[in-house]
Amino acid sequence: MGQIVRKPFKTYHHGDLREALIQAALGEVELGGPEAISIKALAKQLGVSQPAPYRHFADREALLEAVTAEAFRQFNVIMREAIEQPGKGSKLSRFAQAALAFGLERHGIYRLMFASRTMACAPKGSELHTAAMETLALLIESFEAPAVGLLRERQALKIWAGLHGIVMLAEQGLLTGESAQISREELLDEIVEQTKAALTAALQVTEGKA
Amino acid sequence: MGQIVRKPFKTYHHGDLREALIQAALGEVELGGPEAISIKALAKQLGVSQPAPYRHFADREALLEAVTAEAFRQFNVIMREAIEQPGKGSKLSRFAQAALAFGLERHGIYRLMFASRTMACAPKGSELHTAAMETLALLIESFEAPAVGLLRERQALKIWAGLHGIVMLAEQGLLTGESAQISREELLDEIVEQTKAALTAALQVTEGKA
DNA sequence: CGATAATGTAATATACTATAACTTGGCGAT
DNA sequence: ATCGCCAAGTTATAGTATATTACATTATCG
Repeated sequence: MGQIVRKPFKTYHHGDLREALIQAALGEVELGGPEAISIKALAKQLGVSQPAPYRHFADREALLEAVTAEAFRQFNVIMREAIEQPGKGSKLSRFAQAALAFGLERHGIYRLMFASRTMACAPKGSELHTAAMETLALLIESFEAPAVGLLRERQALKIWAGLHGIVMLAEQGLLTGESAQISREELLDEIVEQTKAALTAALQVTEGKA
Repeated sequence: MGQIVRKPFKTYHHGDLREALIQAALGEVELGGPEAISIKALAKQLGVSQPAPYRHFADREALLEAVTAEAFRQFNVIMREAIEQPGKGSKLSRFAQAALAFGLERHGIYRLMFASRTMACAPKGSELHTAAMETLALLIESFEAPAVGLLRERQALKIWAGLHGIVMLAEQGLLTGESAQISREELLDEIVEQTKAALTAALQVTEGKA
């Protein structure tokens, strides 16, 4: 990605301030989370006046929305790669581990996507909510099991929750038991495995009835 | 609890501004989460000047810490009650459901305790971190299973994560699959049950080896 | 080539955190 | 009793952020 930061020598117009703002903001969010982005600071960083960003975004929140959308685009690409490129473990496990790694390594971005006011306010049909649902769809897709819609979705939500819980708690320093020997990756894989088991068990019950 | 808000007729000294601030802040957090509390607004609400709170708290963060501590005190009492008062389901299930209910109904407070910068910054031996670990200890305690320390703790962390994930995702509007028919309570109970099953399974393996 | 819209700037209003210097009044020691 | 101290208030002010308004500049298109 060509990183637009500032035109080589000062012109009145920036060139593509909108995109530059999003990229710079992504950087800030990665370091300090959603609350770290400041319109003023970004403007300074890009060499424009403080009010300039308001030409492109109604307010701070609007910028965050655009950044979140971009983040989801990147994230969903990474998740799809994790599923499609063969590697160790099942598709489901690979998805989960990739998401966990992302959530820990790029936690600021992760929080913007899955634990921010921006997302909480996104209404159900919105671009952002849809992007998140795409991620969930990828998770469900990565279940290599007969497509018993509702039942499979139920299991997917369990993994979705477990995964999210691990990322968030870990970053809060709250995932350490007395003996902090348990790795987050192992914990997640156990959740994945036991949930897969729950699905096959439930399927056998269904088969028995049929 | 006697709610100190303002002395009946204006005296120079408030009476117990420190406690009043904590209580008022708790109210604000319950409504709008950690980021909703404003020293200025609280001072106005309590009828004192803006800088008055700084006599009792070094800064906004210090107030948040005190509020978080109070929140944990209340939360841990509720969780203990959930375990000890007999009701439907196992102790573990009752704990989980009570925590889920708290997390959804009093989400602002919940976030302060389990998803705030305040907690993330709390070092390992601190009062706050210890309070959180007490909660986890309660969860572990509510496991009615042979005390195979590490193994039980491992399962507790899975439930801890699943629970947290459900609360956080639900509040973000991200726990709705295509068919949003799955209740959060049911989902959590499934996690609890399947994890209990995983524990007994693991125990049998251990027995087999012994 | 000139009108106009897009995009930038300067100046300013508002809100919040935080500090400094001053004031008040409750309380213990004489 | 009252004097003086100090904890807990006050006013005034600095600093930083969002956001709006009015104005300036440039790009573009008829």
